[in-house]
Amino acid sequence: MQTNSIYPMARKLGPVAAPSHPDLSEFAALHKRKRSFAAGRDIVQQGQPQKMAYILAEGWVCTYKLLRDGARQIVDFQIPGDFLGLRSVLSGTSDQSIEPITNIEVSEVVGFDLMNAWNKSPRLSKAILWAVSREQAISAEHLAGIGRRTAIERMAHLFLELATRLAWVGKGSKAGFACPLTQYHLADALGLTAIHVNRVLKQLREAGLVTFRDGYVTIHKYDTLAEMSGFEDGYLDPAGPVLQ
Amino acid sequence: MQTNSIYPMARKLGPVAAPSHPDLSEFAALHKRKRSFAAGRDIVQQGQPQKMAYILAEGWVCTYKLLRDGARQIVDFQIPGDFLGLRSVLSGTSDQSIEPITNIEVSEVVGFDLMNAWNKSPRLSKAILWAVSREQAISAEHLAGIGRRTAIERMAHLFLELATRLAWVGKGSKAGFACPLTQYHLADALGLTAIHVNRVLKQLREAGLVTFRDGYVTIHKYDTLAEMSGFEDGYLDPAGPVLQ
DNA sequence: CGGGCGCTTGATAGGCCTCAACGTAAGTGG
DNA sequence: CCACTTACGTTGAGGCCTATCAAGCGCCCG
Repeated sequence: MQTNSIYPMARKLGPVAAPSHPDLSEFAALHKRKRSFAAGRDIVQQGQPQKMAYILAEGWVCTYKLLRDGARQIVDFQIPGDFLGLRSVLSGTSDQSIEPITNIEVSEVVGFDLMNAWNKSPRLSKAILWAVSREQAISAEHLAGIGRRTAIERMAHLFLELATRLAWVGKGSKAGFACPLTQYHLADALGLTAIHVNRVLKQLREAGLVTFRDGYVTIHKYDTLAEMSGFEDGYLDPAGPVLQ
Repeated sequence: MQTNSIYPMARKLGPVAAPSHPDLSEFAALHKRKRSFAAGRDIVQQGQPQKMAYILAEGWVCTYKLLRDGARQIVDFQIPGDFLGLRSVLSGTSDQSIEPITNIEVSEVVGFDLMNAWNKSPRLSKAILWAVSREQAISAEHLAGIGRRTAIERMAHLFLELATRLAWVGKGSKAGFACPLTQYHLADALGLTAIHVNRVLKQLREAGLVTFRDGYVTIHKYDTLAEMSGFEDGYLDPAGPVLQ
């Protein structure tokens, strides 16, 4: 069971520590309690104190910031194997909200345990730093996309990023993936309106590049999309931390 | 001298460890060699292997990503006391370039030493994680700005962010600060063209809110700017890591 | 003195937003 | 079982914000 729940995580941390490594088992000991959350109900809210982190076992999540005028910016989506709320445990409070997009299952990581383990295992702490660094790399890439790419390029780029990340945890491939996002999610992630998202999706569909329909993304021409959006997967996998 | 060079850093890490604390002195031992770099010449380039990090002692720097079509997105500016290239040491390679905006002085942190110290001092490693987390929080805020704020709001927000960060290291106040950026830098940071930056600056100036002229930003109406741009400094200072 | 860099301004165009309406599917309550 | 509601998707018309193209100014520096 336990092993099962940490599978996607272990898979991603593979380069960092083999599953048999004592640090990873120590890591497994960190998150004992499993919990479920319902789609649409925030599990963390911007500005509130936060003492828990989670590892996502099943389902999709997004972390977002809310501006004062009600506008929303999704910073990133999380898929199985990703951490949730890691930074908020460290700082004690969160500057972002976390919303389950689907019903989700997570394992709970108590802040206190995490800090405890931190002192004992440099290897574990490096793995966590690596995870935070990766988040940073991803949001920098999103920044570049929203700042400098057109709507259609952003959309293509996002689909390719998701395809790549999902493929790494065995939930999709370069040919497509199940995708529970609404056009509103896409809009808030890409800095567009849902209406324009709809038009962009139509363009991509009619150009025979990608189809997003009925909760499934079908990638017809991966290479063309990668070319037009400038997608390179380097930022997603910084080859793991330097060990020793 | 040494103390001098780490002053802004120590000031920021104040909540984490008092300057007299053994971990901070250990930290000081990390960066012995001082170096200078000339304005405009990249010290790290996207995609290249990287074994050094730096602590900025004097001058301004920006980290940016270059898209394939030549467009540039500045992810963040660094001011004295900030780390440079921290993430690239951990992953061994950098997905961003680092350009000194002015002539700068830095202290060098050798990657090997950093990893060594990491194993010995959990307190130090938490401080580093805190620094990376802070970078993440900042780029998330920039993301929200570029995605959901208008040009004029973004500009105001950036000025207030810089004023706040500079004030913390004794290089400015809410009333203004010396600012070596060109309008091209602002454009690349805010996802605009330099031409439009010019017009936005004109608006802000004629509205009597901020003036950016001759390398100096003068903030005339701090509160109005904060109000219109939705600036809140929370994301800049996550209260330091949770200790113990 | 020529040339590059940074700044400024005008005219025009276009990408994306806003407003408005309608369709479909699923859920709810009577 | 049907009216009603809500969520999500789709399409059209018009307009604003920002980009693009173009030109000119001042300054520093070789």
